[in-house]
Amino acid sequence: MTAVAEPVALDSRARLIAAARELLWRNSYATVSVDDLCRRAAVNKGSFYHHFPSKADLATVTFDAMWSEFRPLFDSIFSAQVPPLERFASYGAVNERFQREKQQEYGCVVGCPFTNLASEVCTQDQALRELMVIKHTRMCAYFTTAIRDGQADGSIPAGDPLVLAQQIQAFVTGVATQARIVNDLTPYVGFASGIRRLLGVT
Amino acid sequence: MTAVAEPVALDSRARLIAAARELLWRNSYATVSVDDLCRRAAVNKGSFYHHFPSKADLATVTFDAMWSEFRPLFDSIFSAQVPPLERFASYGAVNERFQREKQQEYGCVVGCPFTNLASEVCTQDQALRELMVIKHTRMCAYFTTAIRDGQADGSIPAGDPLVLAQQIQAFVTGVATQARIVNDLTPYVGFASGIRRLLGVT
DNA sequence: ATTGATCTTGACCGATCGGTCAAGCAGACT
DNA sequence: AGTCTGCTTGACCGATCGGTCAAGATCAAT
Repeated sequence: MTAVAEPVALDSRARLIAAARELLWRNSYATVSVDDLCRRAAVNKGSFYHHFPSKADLATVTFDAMWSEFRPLFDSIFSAQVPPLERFASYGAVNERFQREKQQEYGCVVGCPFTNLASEVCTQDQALRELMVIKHTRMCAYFTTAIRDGQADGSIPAGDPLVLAQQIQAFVTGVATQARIVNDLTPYVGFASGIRRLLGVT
Repeated sequence: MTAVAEPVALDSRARLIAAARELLWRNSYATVSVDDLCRRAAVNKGSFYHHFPSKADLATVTFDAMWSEFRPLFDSIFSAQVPPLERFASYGAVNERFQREKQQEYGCVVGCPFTNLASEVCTQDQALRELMVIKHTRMCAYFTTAIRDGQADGSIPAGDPLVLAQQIQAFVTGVATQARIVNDLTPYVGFASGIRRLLGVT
């Protein structure tokens, strides 16, 4: 036996991340206190600051973990094996499903966790903000590639792929934000069709 | 002389609203404290709570005032005298100009003040949230009417006007949020064309 | 058995939060 | 002259904020 790894330590650290995920999705960054996180994770404050140098750092780690978790799914959705338009279709479907699941789980529409955090902290915490910009850029990369592929096979009309990707990104996060604000999924009724319209298909 | 009105009182109240406008645009609701507002407005805390029962109430009044200020402009932009597509074009231009002005004024991209506040407080302050939902609904009304007019005169293709309005609303606020996050106006390069694409024109 | 690294515990810190309050002040009305 | 109202002043409140810290627990390696 070589790698048993500290089970308790990993547990409390992991519990803090799980708590952060849940509390940061339901509420805003500012309204979730370190005490709240500790309470939810059943961890003492000292342990919190043993694992994370600051509240902002827990947020960073949490959203990095989220991204790592989502990435394989996005990689498969935007696989070159899939026809470009289908990629957008299933991406839209995944978005809707995600919102519906979280609504059932938490009792409220969570919107886009990245966008929510980003728009709140972008004027105060530079590090967190840059992290969010990176997520945004990476998401756009999926779109850009798919658009180029679609333009190559003729399924997507001409147009600057980068601009188009940003338009879609803005629309996707915009719908998520609207849904969160009204705490209702009705903004998603025009979701798939909106993406198609932006792409210029049908 | 009958109506001289209390000049000092109105002044300090108005100064608080002006301070709220500026500070809430640059920062988030949670990070702007009552002390900050009082400092900026050069008003004592006791005076603050003489004029407003709570911090949330100042926010409410401030955003109501903002809306009242914008409304005549929106009324003229979306006037029935203007061809529907031109309404959207000038609405887009006004949006861009607004962001550019505020960027020069404050040194940062402010995004959509209503959306920013709404997405932050929607899970905690019910009253503020409902206020924001109303603004959102009212903005959609401009779009819906313009779309109906455009469909009637043939300048806008068929499609559920309400859904289309929501799509545009999501896109507009999405672009504003992206711009705020990256603190840069580049997301606006595809702004006008995105709206046209959603409308299904050209 | 002892050490040393890792992790937990819970009390504690100064700062700041939103909000209160009693006292004072200025001007209008009688 | 006196009173009443609207507004200001600044000290003050308890609660909570993010963060610290010294002491103890746990356990693998020696």
